[in-house]
Amino acid sequence: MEATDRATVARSALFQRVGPADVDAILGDAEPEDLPRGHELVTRGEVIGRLPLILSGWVRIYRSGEDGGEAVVAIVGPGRAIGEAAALLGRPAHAGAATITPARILRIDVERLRSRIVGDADLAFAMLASASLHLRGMVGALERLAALSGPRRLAGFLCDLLPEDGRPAAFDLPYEKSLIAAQLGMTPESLSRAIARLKKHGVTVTRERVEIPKPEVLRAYLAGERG
Amino acid sequence: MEATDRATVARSALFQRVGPADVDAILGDAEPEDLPRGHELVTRGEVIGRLPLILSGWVRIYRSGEDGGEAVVAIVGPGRAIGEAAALLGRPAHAGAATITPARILRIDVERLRSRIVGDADLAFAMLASASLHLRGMVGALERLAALSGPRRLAGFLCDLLPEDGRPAAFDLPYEKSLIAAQLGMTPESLSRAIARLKKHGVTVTRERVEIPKPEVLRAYLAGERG
DNA sequence: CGACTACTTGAACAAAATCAAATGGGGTGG
DNA sequence: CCACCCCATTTGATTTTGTTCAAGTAGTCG
Repeated sequence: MEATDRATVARSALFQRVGPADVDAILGDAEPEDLPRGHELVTRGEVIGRLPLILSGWVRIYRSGEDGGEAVVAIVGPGRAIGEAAALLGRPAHAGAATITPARILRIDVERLRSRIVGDADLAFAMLASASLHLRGMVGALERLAALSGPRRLAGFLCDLLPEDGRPAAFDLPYEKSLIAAQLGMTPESLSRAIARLKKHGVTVTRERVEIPKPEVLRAYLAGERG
Repeated sequence: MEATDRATVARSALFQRVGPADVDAILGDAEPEDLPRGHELVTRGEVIGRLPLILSGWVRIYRSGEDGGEAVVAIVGPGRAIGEAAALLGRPAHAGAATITPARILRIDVERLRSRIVGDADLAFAMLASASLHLRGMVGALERLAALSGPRRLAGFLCDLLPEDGRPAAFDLPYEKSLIAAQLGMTPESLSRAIARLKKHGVTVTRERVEIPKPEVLRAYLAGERG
């Protein structure tokens, strides 16, 4: 495993408060895999034996109804584990997961992790912290979906990508617009129109490039200012 | 504490796999409180010192934006704890919580719970199980909100209340329609119309009474059948 | 009985989905 | 290297869905 991978693991939600020796013991000789876009990591209903931890790339967590329709529950990136709570409890996964970009994934042996948690309370809290992070993300997504209009949901999404300092920002969208649309609970057409409407609030999107010269204007709009 | 309360605690997400002696040690001499409707249990941003466990009644978990708008993230009932992950980690609560019916609440000393988790792996797993249950509920809610129309969201809500066996069911709505509407991300008016539309799929709602003589018809509609 | 609250209904309006077509890269094969 | 095709995205027109505003109904509680 490379040094950059180790650094990502050390900063991950799961292991950020776990000592390096313990981390090594849990990972064993696991080697990261480089997976292409579209690779299925978790199948809904499966009992997870090797817990995926994202080292790089993005992963879509989804639920598909029997009618073929599919809802994107979350999209998660580097440092996040997928299905940790279900995996540890030996329960079937609530949702499926698949890569949406080329991704580097480390698979953690769940049995080894579980046996280590017995006797290591810090590790148990680390798992809880990871689950709590998921919970936080979902609470935010639910709030947006239930209470905000399309353009505001997009504003919220962009604000999450913004650095904390209020300075002008320019960055690339992390993945395709059609996936962003699915995540925000709208069609690609509606996303396109939402983007157009945010131009009045100081957001420029050309291709995958986003420019936000005045983040405070966008935040004001998100917070309820008319528009 | 009464026997029925003890039974509820024993079946709760938090304690269902924890031995009675351990439960007693954690609870100490905590006594349930009977609270009126509308009582605030958790304030967003607060660090939870005494973890609420619902013995009876219903609790709304919500996020309020600074513009006054409010999103109902979840509504939870007996046997569920509120904010367990954040409480244990000593983090501020992601969301607020308030009773929406008269409710009987047991408050668990978080410090005592935390110190017991150190050295009791089963308890640590129990906490994870509780968080996992929250996660599952939110995944379901997100799926519905993102991918389903108003009437179908209502169908999903009703199916959750249905017993597993496919037999005809009749029951009362657990709380007010305006709150169901908020939970389903729609206005009370839209809920009213959604109810009307479900009549074609074998659902009768009179006042708070729900009658579903053919649950399979409702499930078929939820699963994608035209209508 | 009367006032309050929750719910329902109706009409006008707004938002988003759908259907359809145009645009515009990026990559492939000649 | 260039023409062409494929796919994601955008744009436009139309329909559906849901919200808003405004009454009206019904049950409840004093």
